[in-house]
Amino acid sequence: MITAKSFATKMLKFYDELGRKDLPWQQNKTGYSVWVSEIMLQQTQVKTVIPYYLRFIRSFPSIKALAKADIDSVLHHWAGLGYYSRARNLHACAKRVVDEFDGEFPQQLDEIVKLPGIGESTGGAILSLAYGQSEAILDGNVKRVLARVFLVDGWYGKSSVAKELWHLSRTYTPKTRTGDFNQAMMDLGASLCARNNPICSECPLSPDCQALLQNKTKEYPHRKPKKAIPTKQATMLLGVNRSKQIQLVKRPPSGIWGGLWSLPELEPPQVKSSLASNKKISDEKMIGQFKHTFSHFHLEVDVIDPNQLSTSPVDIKTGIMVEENTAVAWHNIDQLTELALPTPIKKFLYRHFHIKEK
DNA sequence: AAGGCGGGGGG
DNA sequence: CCCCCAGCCTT
Repeated sequence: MITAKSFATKMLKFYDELGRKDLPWQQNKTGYSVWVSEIMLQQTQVKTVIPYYLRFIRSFPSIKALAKADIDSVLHHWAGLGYYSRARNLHACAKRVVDEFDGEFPQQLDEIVKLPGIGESTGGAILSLAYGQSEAILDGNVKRVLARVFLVDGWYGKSSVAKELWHLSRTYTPKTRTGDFNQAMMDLGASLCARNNPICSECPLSPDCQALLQNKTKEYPHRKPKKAIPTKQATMLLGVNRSKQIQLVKRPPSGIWGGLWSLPELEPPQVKSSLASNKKISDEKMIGQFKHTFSHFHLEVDVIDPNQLSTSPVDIKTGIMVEENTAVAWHNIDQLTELALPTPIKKFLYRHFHIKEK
């Protein structure tokens, strides 16, 4: 088995020669820049993140600026990235860091992980990449590299497997140049040690990689056990008033599209009662349809005209007959670009009203 | 310990 | 169509 010293030496050489050092968040690295990028990069790839990161930093250049910002504005900058609790946690975290730590992250792992949205891996990344501390990380790239080099069995979503990988990561992470080492592990996992068609011939760890030596790189890391995802139906309302305003609801903070603006949605019993007089949605009521797939279910949506329903579907003051805990408001069509809208809702509205994608 | 939570990219 | 991804939080 490769020694920790040899492992680190090879990875640091890889970093020096081939590591990425030109990404936007690697210029003038600060706790803030590392933190924002790390949160964006959770479950999201570099290429996707870059434009979001640049816009975000342009609008919120410092953690104090972010702390002072409106949550709606933060969510607007996040719209399209998904996992919107990340944006809420980011904003809440900024406030706490400014209020409790004068704008600088606590530089101790057991303290930094108490902040919202910062777990063990992100905390380790901030401390090692921005503050030069010796803390290990364990993101998807590091997991894949370690699972292959040490032939770790099992899907790493299982806690027992993750625990083993954490142990390996801590064991092989060097005390010095930890940030460079961590960056090298992420770079290696994202480039040569990709999930499909890894380029082992160029990998500094190829002489030590158990998966390669046993010709099993394709099998490792073990995949997540797959299961069928259900399809859900929804009926949404597109209400437009005489001032060309659209009725939207702000979704509750947690759950799908938390905190974003969406179309009012009829819940199944209400669909039944609202449409009781007509068993089927007629062509006049139907405005359009769209589909969207989440990680855990398919969603098929009928968009109908609330004015065509036999009973009044929505009381805009009380929100009765739309989901509870949602704010209802009318928005000008030409102001839609200023709102935090979920991608499929945005695409539908833009298409329907012939709004140009920016 | 397991499940919830998006959306994009690539095969 | 499929799978995967720079995880964290709640239950």
